[in-house]
Amino acid sequence: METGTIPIGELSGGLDLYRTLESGQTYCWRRSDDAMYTETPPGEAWYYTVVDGSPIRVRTTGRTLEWQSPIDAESLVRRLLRLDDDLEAIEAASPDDPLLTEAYEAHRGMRLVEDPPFECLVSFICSAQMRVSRIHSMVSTLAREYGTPLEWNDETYHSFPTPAQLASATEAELRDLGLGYRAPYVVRTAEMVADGEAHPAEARDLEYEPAREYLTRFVGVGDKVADCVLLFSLDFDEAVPLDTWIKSAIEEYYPECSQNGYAATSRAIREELGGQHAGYAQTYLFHHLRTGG
DNA sequence: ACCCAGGAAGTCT
DNA sequence: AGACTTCATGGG
Repeated sequence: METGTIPIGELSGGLDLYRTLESGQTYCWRRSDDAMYTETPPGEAWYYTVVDGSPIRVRTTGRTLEWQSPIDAESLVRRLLRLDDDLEAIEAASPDDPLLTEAYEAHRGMRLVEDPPFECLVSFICSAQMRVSRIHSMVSTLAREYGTPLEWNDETYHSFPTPAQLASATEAELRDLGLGYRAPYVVRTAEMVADGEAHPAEARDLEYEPAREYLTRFVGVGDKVADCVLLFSLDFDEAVPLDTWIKSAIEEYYPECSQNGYAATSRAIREELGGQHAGYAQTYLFHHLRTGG
């Protein structure tokens, strides 16, 4: 087993693993004490995920981030948790806005993540009209039912299913697993990727708005889910997903950004929240508003 | 404690 | 504009 430690003090802006992984931006990580979204901090518990067939687990002890994996996963951990993002610079460059400042101060150390594209895509297809805790349980169920089980450290970890594995599921099966009307969306999107018709990672090579447009070809993916994939998987930091929370924030705090149609409102709020890093601001606002800030 | 209405990181037709 | 699954949650 490979292990490593990363001093949190060396990271600009620090790292709050709990807020990073339980803020509703990623559904790719699970907690060894099975207590995600219970408002209980992880303590000594590990967060784990499986990437490209390798389990990885991380936790913070004191001011240190620990990781363990069968492989040397340090660079992977740095990428998944975006440890090299300069949080202090990002916050400093963000607009001097009372609500945003409050959100940044309330959730120090929260970082954006970089999820694997297909897993992120399916996660956010599942997210339509769902609470974050249920999205997490749905994604965990898909991994358990259709992913590949891996034995490591006397524990069983499940990879998230490949497109082909998920395409083998039927709509009826996924409905039985509680996905509701999202079931056919997930099956059809998995088939599209498995068949080579399209792949979410291909959007990485496009400009922002064409990339968003590209992703909406997947079934169950509109502008909002497309923005989530761009922001949480493909490093488009300017993407601002217009979900229910942000829409209500626009009405209350940024009424001048309320335009006719998604694209126009998107451009306005992106400008309002600082342009290139607007997605970071969005994630802080979302988490802050959703947790009653 | 039991019941029920409203709502949940929206998309499709 | 209306339909769509399911269910944890809060108010009565």
